[in-house]
Amino acid sequence: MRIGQLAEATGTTTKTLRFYEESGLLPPAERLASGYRDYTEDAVGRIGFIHRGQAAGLTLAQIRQILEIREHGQTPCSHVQGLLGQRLGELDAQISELLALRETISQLHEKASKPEPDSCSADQVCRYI
Amino acid sequence: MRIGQLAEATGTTTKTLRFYEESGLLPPAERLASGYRDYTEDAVGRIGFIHRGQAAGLTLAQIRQILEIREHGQTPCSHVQGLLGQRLGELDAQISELLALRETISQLHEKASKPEPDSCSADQVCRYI
DNA sequence: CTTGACCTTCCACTGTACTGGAAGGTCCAT
DNA sequence: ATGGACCTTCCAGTACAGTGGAAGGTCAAG
Repeated sequence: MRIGQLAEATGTTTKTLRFYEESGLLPPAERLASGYRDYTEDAVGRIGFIHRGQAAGLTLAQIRQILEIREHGQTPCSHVQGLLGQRLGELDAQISELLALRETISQLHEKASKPEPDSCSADQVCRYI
Repeated sequence: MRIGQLAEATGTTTKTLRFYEESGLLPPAERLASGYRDYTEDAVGRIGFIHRGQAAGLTLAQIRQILEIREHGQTPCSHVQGLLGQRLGELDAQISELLALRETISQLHEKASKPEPDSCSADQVCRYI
């Protein structure tokens, strides 16, 4: 399977696949006599794993860690559990930050909806912010 | 007021202030005979505005837009209202994405908390992802 | 008169996940 | 033999908001 076919099969681009290889997320592919990369079916699963990891909010660096543990013959279960727990904590923090920000902006937005341009004094940039 | 004092007064760094000037967020400061930047009190307010804008989730580019409108002698009220409304929409989208992601990860995390390593087959990277 | 804190400019780099484009090689059909 | 689709490498750039460091100038205190 050539790189273009793999890209199509996995819904990505050849650029991205080469980037993944260079980043250590995909093992270097076998080469045909022409120099073209020649992928096996495994690659499809591997890229699926990368995509699922991304959908779970893991960074490529974290996904690479899991892959490396697996390559060293270990089962990365507890590591994955740790990563997911960590991610959960980050998400909770991020969500409450965004909710607070939403509250702030919502108030600013409401204030700005009843404009009183007269009260825009020259010494401030904007009455609302 | 020299740049270091302004940095301290506004809780930022000299690097950042020079970066703001270069980015058009701060008007080029007057210079002393020595070549040192010499700031007036205005600068403190201006940087406060930048910080409040950032706290409201605006990008430096958006803050610069507001500043430019103000510099052209117009009151940026309606523009600011637009920006805030837009930001509100983005925030809502971002929050619901994160909530969905949180749900996904939470389920994965729970699955991973009852490990059954026997079922980790060799042909997949990780049973949980 | 020297030390140290502070200032100047300029260039390059950080992290994240790609993306764009140039120059050239390969393969298959017409 | 030629056109087009596909592949190769390498270099550089995107957005964002700064950060790091080198080489050198300025100023007040001791």
